[in-house]
Amino acid sequence: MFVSDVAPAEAAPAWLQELNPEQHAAAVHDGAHLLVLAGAGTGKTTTLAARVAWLIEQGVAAQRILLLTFTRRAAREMVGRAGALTRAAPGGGARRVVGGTFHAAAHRLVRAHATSVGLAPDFGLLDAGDTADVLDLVRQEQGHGDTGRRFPRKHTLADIYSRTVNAQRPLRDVLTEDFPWCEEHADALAGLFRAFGARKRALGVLDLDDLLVFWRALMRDERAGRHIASGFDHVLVDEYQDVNGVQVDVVAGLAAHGCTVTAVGDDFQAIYGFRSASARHILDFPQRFADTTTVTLERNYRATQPLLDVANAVAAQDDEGFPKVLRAQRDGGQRPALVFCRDQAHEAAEICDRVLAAREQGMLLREQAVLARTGHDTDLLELELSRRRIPFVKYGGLRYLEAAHVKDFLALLRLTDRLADELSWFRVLLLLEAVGPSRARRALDRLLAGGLTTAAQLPARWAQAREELPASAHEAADALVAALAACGDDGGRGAAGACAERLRDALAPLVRAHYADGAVRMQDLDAMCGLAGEARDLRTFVAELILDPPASSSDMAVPPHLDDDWLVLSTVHSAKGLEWQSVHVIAAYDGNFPACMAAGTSESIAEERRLLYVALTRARRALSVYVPRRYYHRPNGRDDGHGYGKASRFLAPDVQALCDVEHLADDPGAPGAAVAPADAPRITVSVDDLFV
DNA sequence: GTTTCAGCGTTTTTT
DNA sequence: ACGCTGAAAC
Repeated sequence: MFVSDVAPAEAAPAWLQELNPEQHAAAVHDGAHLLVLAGAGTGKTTTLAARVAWLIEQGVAAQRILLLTFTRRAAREMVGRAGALTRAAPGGGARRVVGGTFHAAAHRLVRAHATSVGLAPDFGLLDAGDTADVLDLVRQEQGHGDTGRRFPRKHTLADIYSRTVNAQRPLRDVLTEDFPWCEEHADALAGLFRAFGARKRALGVLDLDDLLVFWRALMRDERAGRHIASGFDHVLVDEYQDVNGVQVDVVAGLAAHGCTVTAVGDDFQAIYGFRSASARHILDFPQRFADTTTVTLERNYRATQPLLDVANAVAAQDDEGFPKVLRAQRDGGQRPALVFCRDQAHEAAEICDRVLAAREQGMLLREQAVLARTGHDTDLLELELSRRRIPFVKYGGLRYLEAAHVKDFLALLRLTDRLADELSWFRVLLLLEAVGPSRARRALDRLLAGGLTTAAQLPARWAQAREELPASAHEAADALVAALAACGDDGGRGAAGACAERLRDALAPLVRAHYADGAVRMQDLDAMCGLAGEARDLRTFVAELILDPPASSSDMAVPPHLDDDWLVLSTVHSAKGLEWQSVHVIAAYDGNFPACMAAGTSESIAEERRLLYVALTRARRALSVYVPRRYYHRPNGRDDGHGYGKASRFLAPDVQALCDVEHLADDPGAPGAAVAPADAPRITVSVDDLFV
C-alpha cells in the first residue's frame, strides 16, 4: 500500500503531521544545507527518520542518501524507522539507504578506490589494539624503551598519534597541550610515527584513523571526489557535535561536489574532545556550508520538567555555545535525588536496593540504567549485583576485542582473506608449543617469501615453513593450516559460519593449552562463530567486528529471549543517544566529574560538564545521582589509599537546590548536615571506620 | 630460544 | 589486581 493511497495527495501523511512545527520544518526542508540543533530528548531521531522518509517520498532514491551516524546501531534504528514510514515506497523503501559510521563508510569507499590511493584492494584493517602493537614493534626497532624508562607506553603512543592525525595539528602542539609529560620525547616520537606510517604501508594495512584520512584524500582528488559524491544526493550526519576536522573535510568535499548536507547535533553534548572532535564544528557549520538553514529543537519529549531544570542549570554553567533551554512536554514528575553515601560499597548497596524496589513497583530492570564516568566506577556495584543475583549487562568499559583469545581467533579469520597477513601469522604461530618470536620469524620468512596469495600455494609453502618449527608444534600447526586451506580463496564466501567453525576447532587445542581458563574462552569463540555465520563472508565479518565492535560481551552471545530482563550498566559515553525510565548516576564526586586529570584546561572541564549533562538527560522519569563520601584513590591499590570527596563541582548549590538531597543514615557527612555538601571541607579526617 | 616468574607502574572516555 | 617488562631457569 502506498502512502499516497492512504491520504489525499494534497494532505501531509500522518507521520508528518505528528511532528511539531520545528521538527516538521527540518524534515521537509527543501533547499541548501540544513543544520538541526537538537537538544537532548527533542525527537532528533524521529526528525531525522522523518526527513529520510520525506526525501524518499519526494523521489530521492534511497541508495542516493548517505546517513552517517555514530554507531551502526543508530544507523539501523534510523533506517528502520524511516522504512516503517515509507514501507510502500518504490524501490524497496529506506532499506537501501547507505548508513553507518564514518569509519564504515570510509572503509567501503577506500576499498572501492584502493588502487588509486596506492593500496592493494585486499588491504587489512588494524583495530585499536593492533595499532598499539605495531607502534610497539616500531618503538622496539628504534631502540626506545630499553633506555628511557619514562618513554610512553604503546597505548599512550596510539593516543598521541591518533589525536595528532585527527586534529590535524603538529605533533609538538599536541604534546604541549595534551601530553605535556611526553614532550621531552618529541623528536623520537616524530621519527617513530613516520616509521609507523611506512610500516603500515609495507604491511598493507590501514588503521582506523587512516580510513578517514584516505577518504578525505579521495574527496580532495578531483576525479575520485567527484565520482564518490556523484553517488549521493543527500548526506545526513548525526551527532555532528562529535565530528573532528578530518570528518568535516570529508563532508565538505561531498558538498563541494553537489551533495546537500543535513547536520544534526547538540553542542551541549559534545563529549569526544579526546578524539579530537570539537563542538566548534557544529557552531561553525553555517559559515562552512553556504546558505545553511538552521532549525533549533528545544521541546523535550523524554523527561519531566524537574529533571530538565537540573540539566538546564548544569548547562547554564557553561558560557560558550548556543544557549538552549529544554522544556518538558510532559507534565508532573519528581525532583531528582542527590544521594550522599558513606562510601562506594554503601553506594553500590543503595543502588541495588533502589533498583530492586523499582522492579517491585513494576519497572523492568532494562528500563533502568546505571551510568558511570569510567568503566571501573561500577566494579563494586557489579560485585554486589552478582552477589544478589541481579542480572546486568555492561556497555563500554572492557572490550571484546581486547581479550587475547579473541585476537588469536581474529588473526586466524583474517588469514582466510589475506594469506600474506604477516601480523596475523605471527600471532597465530606464537600460540604453538615451544615457538617464540625467533622461530616464528624464520618460519614466516620462508612461508611468505616471494608472496603468498592463493590457497593453492599454501601446502607447498607450508611444507617449507614447518621445518623451522619444533616437532612438538607440528600437529597443531598442520591442523591450522589444513583448516585454512579448506577455507579456500573465497574467504568463506557463502560458508563463513562453517569456515569459522573449522578454524575454531583447529584452534581449540591451542587455546586450551595456552590459557588456564581455556575452556571458558572457547565459549567466546563459539559465540563468534555464531555471528560469523550471519555475515556474507569472513572479510566482511572481520571488518564489521573491527569497525563496530560489540558494545558488551553479551552482544556476542545468543540473542536473548524477550522475557530476559537485566539492568544496564554503561559509561556515559556509551549511553549517548539512549534513554531509560530510571537513571542512576554513580560516583558523582569531584575528581570523577570532572575526572581529576581533566582538570587542566577550562575546555576539558567544560567537556566533563557536558558529560554529566549527557548523563542527566538520559532519564525519562526518575533520576538519582550518588556521591560517595569516601572513595578509593587507587581503585586497585593495596595501600588502602582513599580520599574524602565532595560532590562534583557541577552540582553547585543552585543545582542541589533543585534536587531532593538525601544523606543516608550512616553517611558520616550527615551529622554535619548544617554544612552544605558543596561547601564541605575537601579533606576530612575520620576514624569512624575503626568502629563499624 | 622459550617459558616462567618477580617486580613495576598504573591518567578516562571510543570509532 | 592486572598487564607489561626484564631477567633467570629450562
